[in-house]
This record gives sequence, structure tokens and C-alpha cells, in this order.
Amino acid sequence: MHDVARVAGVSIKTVSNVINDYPHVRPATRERVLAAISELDYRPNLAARGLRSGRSGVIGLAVPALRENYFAELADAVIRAAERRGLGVVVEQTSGERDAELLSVSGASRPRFLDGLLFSPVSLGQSDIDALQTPLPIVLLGERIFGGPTDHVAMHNTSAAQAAVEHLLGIGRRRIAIIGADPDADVGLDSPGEHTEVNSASLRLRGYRQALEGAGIEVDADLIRPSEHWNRAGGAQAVERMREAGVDFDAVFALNDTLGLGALRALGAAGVSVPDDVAVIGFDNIDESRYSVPSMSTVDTGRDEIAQTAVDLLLERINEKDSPVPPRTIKPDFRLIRRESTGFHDD
Amino acid sequence: MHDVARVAGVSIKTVSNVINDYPHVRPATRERVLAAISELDYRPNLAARGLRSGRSGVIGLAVPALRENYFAELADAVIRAAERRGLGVVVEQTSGERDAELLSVSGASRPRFLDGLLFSPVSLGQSDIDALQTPLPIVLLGERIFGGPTDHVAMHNTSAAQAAVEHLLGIGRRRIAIIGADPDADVGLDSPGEHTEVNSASLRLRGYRQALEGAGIEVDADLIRPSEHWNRAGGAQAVERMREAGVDFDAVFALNDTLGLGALRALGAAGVSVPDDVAVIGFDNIDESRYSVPSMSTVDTGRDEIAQTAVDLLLERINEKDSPVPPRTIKPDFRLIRRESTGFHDD
DNA sequence: CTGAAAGCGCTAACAC
DNA sequence: GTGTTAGCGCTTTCAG
Repeated sequence: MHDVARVAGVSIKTVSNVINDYPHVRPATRERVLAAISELDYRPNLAARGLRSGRSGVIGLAVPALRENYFAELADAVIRAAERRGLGVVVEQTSGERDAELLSVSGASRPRFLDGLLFSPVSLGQSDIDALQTPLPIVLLGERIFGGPTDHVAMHNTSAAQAAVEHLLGIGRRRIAIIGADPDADVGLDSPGEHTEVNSASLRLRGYRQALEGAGIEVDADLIRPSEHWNRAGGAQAVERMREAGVDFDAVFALNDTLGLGALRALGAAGVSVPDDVAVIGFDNIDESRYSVPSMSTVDTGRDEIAQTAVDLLLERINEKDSPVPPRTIKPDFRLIRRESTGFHDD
Repeated sequence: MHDVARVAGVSIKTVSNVINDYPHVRPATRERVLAAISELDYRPNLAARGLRSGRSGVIGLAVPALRENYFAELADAVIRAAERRGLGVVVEQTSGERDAELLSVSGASRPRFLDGLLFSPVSLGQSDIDALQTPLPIVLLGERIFGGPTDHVAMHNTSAAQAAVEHLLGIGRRRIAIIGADPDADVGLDSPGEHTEVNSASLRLRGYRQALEGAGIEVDADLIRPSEHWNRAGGAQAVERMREAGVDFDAVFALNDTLGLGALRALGAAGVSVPDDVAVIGFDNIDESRYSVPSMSTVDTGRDEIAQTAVDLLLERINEKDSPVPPRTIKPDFRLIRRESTGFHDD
């Protein structure tokens, strides 16, 4: 910087002004400085700038694991959104472990370095709400915690699930299995804190119940099938078990796409025709759901919008002086995607 | 830090010594300092440390896109490997675009902030070798560029591909299609620079040719099927086109797993039985290949080892004083994974 | 509009 | 073993 100042024949302060687009610099001076900068191939030292400004220009994204398609696509969207705002993204993987999640939130891993954190918890729940009370700006993603001290970008889990099930009802299905849900859990927004398990599963299960009730169909507990892991193996296993148990069903609502893809696999392996014998719909609209055999209907929960909104909320908090705006919760719109697995072909 | 020093009744330097595990600190003093640190919940400011040391403790990973399964899993592995070494990872997506790749390498995006970069180019090729000549330590991933000025972690493309095809030969297949390959390209390590297109495709195609030659089978150009994009849609389309063209084939070697999964989809949709009528093998061993219907044989190219090796090489370069060790190229071992799509069930 | 100087929090000489 | 001090490269009052 000194060198640039010398070459341009100005002071170091003027160089700084030019770099930071400070308005009151004479055009001629600015030109000279810019020329000197490119001549010397000068690049501002971000560490020093960070030291002064207290900003690094980097935010964190804490997710369970990138190998899970949903989170890979979320990370993809977040990185693009952050780039538009000139931010870098450090990705941390928590493996869904409680300790790793706490560590990530406490910022103890990379102390005072990130400007903010987008946090998608899996193990932390409603009772850990205090852990979010940190000096590090945090925006929460997902449905584990509501009413916390931070901004929150969630999705319309219940109504989106309801729409998915209504779609199955709309094509004449009546014995609709739901996989990935705990039969005993049905906790909604009304009573958080009571169970620790306010989560996507229970909210989506609620949508399932509402859709059936709306159609005057009784919920059959045999059709509510749990799966410990929300992945292909779990989805396949849930279907296999249900068939072994002799449960009759003509549709499957999978609580996420990978469960649904697993279900598709199990049905295919068993020679069950989709959608003729059993219709299948998933949740999330991961890329792959378009390319399965048959292509899988699903619900698009607005991942790109979630990402951009989350980044923007975080940036607001980072730049916030004081006057703390109360925590906000935002839920982007969802969209039903009809594909072959329910007898359509939206795309 | 001053506060800590005051509370502990020592000088700031001693605090620094404790934090940095400088050996010659009296245990009692160390205790007092540690107590003061935890009392004040002191965390070292990484920006300041970075300013002093010229290190940020953060490396970059530049990949085309996280939504591509292979790169998501690679990023997963890299982040884990980096964490073991106490490093954070900023993930950058280049979309496979030349400009974005150049920007990433030049470090112009986040100037002088990353300690090093793991770079997986797609558009840059052999002729861009000069772009890698930067002050920023870089470790190259993949097969676009060989003989550059940086360390390089590659894979045994040719011999792994050869093993895959030999596996198909071993189960009696003779009309083996290869999808994702350019029929005109067959450039190996011997003659880089001549074509810009030294890449995974040509190296794997070479393995294909070698396997067939070894079995005394002539290569049939009709069986070499290109695909612009290495994704499911491309794989499906390649198979459809081949069938429309009336090409006879009893096996498919897909140049990556997503192509293979697409091929599986197209074969399934056409009512062709896998592996009875057509056997399929992929390349990469992404998680999903285990869960397709049928599960897909593939080649595991040692992703975890690639990640750890790359991080360690980069770290060596970052810590390197001068005495520049000449560029190294390392290729982890590969492993053939036999699954249902070739009539086995390794796992 | 531009310059001089202080200081962000830390580490590394070097002295004690 | 421990304290003092000088910067790392930048931004930011405050003068001019």
C-alpha cells in the first residue's frame, strides 16, 4: 500500500480511499492510484482489513454432511447466494452430532473468525435454545428449534406435506403410507418445548393427518412407518417391512426424497408397478428425483430462496448496529412437482 | 489478551506463550494464565494472528458444483481431512467455467486470504499450465493438467477403467459399450499438450481399449458413445440413442456413476434386464450407486485417500520454507466394486 | 479533497 | 522464565 502511494505520488490514505470507493477523491487522483495498483498488482491484505474492521467477509455453513444430497444442494445454493453478496463460505460438517453442533455454534472451532453462521441443526432441539444466544450472528435453518433468539428460515412443512398427500388423494389413492415418521409424534408449532422432537418429521406427519382428515379418511397406524435414517436404505427397508407385515397400501408419501428413492427401489425390486399399483411422492425436490425410474413426484420447498433469504438475513444481522430487530422467521413458498411416480410428467 | 495478562498477573507475552504451547513456561504460571483465559472466556483473535503469521488457517476447495454427487462427496472428504489438520475449508464453485476457474486460481476473488487451494479444474487444460504458477500454494485434483508446477493428486484412470472393462469381459460380455467418451479422443500421458483434452474421459477410454485388446476384441466405434454432460440425463440419452441406432450391446461401461445410473434408468424404462441382458458398471463409487435398482458395480477411486493426501500435500507446501521440493503426483489405489448390475453383491 | 498518525490483537526479537 | 517493544497492513479520526 505504501508502494502504491509512492508510485501514485499520494498518501497511503488516498490509496485507501480509492480502494474503498470513498466518494470525495478527485478523478485524476483516482486514476493515478488505480494505475499504480494495477502496475504493482497490488491486492489488499484481507487479514489486516479484517483486523481493523472486525469482519472477515466469510460466513460459516454448518450442516450434517455434504454427502446427503439435500445438504449438498443447500450448500450449493448458499455458496451461490453468498457469492452474490461478496461473501465466502466455510462449510462445517457436524455429522448430526450434538457435540459437533454445539461446538460449531459456540464458534469455539474457529474462534472469532466467521462473521456469522448459517446453522442447520439435527441433534440440538428446542431445549438447547440457549446455545443460540451467542455474540456470533446466527441464522437458523430447518425445523428443530422454533422461537429462538435468532432469525430463522424454515419451510412450510405442514402445508407442503398436506399438499403432497392431497395430490395422492387426488389421483384416487386411499391407503397412503407415510415413511420416515414416528407414529407417536405429532407435535406442532403450538406446543414446542414439550417434546424435544419438534422436527420436520412431526410437522410433515401433521400435514399428512390433516390431508386425510380433510378427505374423511381415518389414519391407520399401520401406514405410519418409521425409518431411523432418512436415506435410500431406510426408505427401501421401510417398504420391505411394510410388505412383510402384509400391510395393504396404494401410495407412499416419503418424508424426503432419498427415502422415496429407496421406496422406489424396494417396490421395483418386488415387482410392484409404480404408479399403477403404488404411487410415490417424496419431499425436497433434489435433482436426482427427476432421474429415477420412474421419475419421482415431490415437493419443492424453495431451496434457492431459502439460501438467499438466509444469507441476506445473516448479513443484516452482521451489519446491524444495535436496535435489535426482533427475531424473524421466514418460510418461502413451496411447489408441488408432479412426475411419473404419480402418473404425471411436470418435467 | 491484555486483560488476561492482568488477571493472571503476567505479561502479555507469557499469555501468548501459553496459547502457543511455547515449552518454557513454568507450570504454575501456565495454570494461572489458563485460569484467567477461561475466566474471561478469552478467544484469540484469528484476524490478528493471521495478520502476524500470514496464515489464516483456511484453505480453499474449488470444484465445479456441489450438486454433482462426486464433488459433494469429495468436498465432504476434504472437509473431514482438513479438520483433522485444524484447517477450515472455503468452498468455491466454478460451474466448470473457464473464467471462474481462472479467478479462483488467481486468488483474485478473496485476495491473500486463503493459505492454499485445492483445485479441481474442468475447463482449464494443459495449455493453461502457466495459470498455476502463482504464489498461492495449489494442489491440483483430477486429470485435466499434468506436469504442472504444483503437486497433483490424480487417480489411476486408465488401469481402473481397464479393470472395470476386464470385469465385464470376465462375466462373458463381448459387446461392451462405453458412454461418456469422445470417439476421436485417445490421448494419454505420453503426449500431453498436443490436445487440450487430456482428461478423465480419454484416459478411461484408453483403459477400455487396452482391456479389449488384451482380450483380442476389436474396438467397434459404434460402441463408443459420447455424452456432453456426465449426469443421469446424459447417460440415459446415450443408451436411448444407441438403442435407436440399432447398436447391439451386452454391457455398458459408464465413465462415471451418474452416467451409469442414467443408463440404468434408460435400460429399465426400455424393459431391458440388468444384468441379464445388459451388464452395467460405473466409475467413482458414489454412495448412490449402492442404492440404485439394481445396485451398480463401479470402481472406487479412493476418494478419502485423495482428500487426505491432497490436504497433506498442500499443508506441506504452505509450511515449506524454500528448498522447493519438485512437484509430486500421487495416485491412490483403486478398487473394483462388484454389485448386482454385473451379477454380484460385494456390498 | 488529502496527509499524518494512532491503533486493531497478535507474535517474535531481544533484553532482563 | 518472563517482560518490553516493534511492527504485520489496513482504516480512521483529525488536521490541514
